Amino acid sequence: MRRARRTARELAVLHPDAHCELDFTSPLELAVATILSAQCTDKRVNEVTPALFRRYPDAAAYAGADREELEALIRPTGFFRNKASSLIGLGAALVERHDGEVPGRLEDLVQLPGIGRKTANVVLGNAFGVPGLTVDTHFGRLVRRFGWTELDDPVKVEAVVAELLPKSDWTMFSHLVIFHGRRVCHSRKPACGACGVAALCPSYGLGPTDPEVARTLVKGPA
DNA sequence: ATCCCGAGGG
DNA sequence: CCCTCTGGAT
Repeated sequence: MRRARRTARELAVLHPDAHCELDFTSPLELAVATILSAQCTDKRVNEVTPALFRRYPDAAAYAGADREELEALIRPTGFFRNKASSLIGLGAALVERHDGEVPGRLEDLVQLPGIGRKTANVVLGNAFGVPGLTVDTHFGRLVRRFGWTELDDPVKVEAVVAELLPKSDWTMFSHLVIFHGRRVCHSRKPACGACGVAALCPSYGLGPTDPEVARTLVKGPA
């Protein structure tokens, strides 16, 4: 399907500034931020991580963290009990199995507490430069609207897209669809009238197609 | 399939 | 009120 590669190329033109929007300075910080980003906006994650990273500078710090103190620091991101357990378990597992460092292989990453396939691929792509598709809620929604698949299972969706796009595009494409999903192709009311890849999308017309209406949806009322 | 869970938009 | 936000573990 050539349409897939064309769509990826057009998205790159539309969103030249697309990138990982989580703030981090190390693989560990990225892993922690990504765990916190589950069912939460990256903006909110970035509001809690400065204090978090200061308080817990390495894996051992998370392993020995006081649960209540940790929960208080991450509470605004939601699911704070589960996430606190994941972070404490992550720190302990890193100290035990990986000398306190975050491993750079998918097989090792997905064995760590709180790190599933999506989070593992985020860490690989943005901290280790290893190509990976990060199939989250945005990724799945857009790829289905693009008509590339009707499957819902993230692992299957990943396999489909892996066949359609060259590996060298995987990490950037993930950023692009997530960015496009946030700015234009909203879950609820997609701004089809303001969408630069509408001509390549079989779902065009799903949302408002009037450019004026779409503009207010994207940028907010003037 | 279900639970975890805070915050903001409509 | 309902839905959604860069999911993962049971």
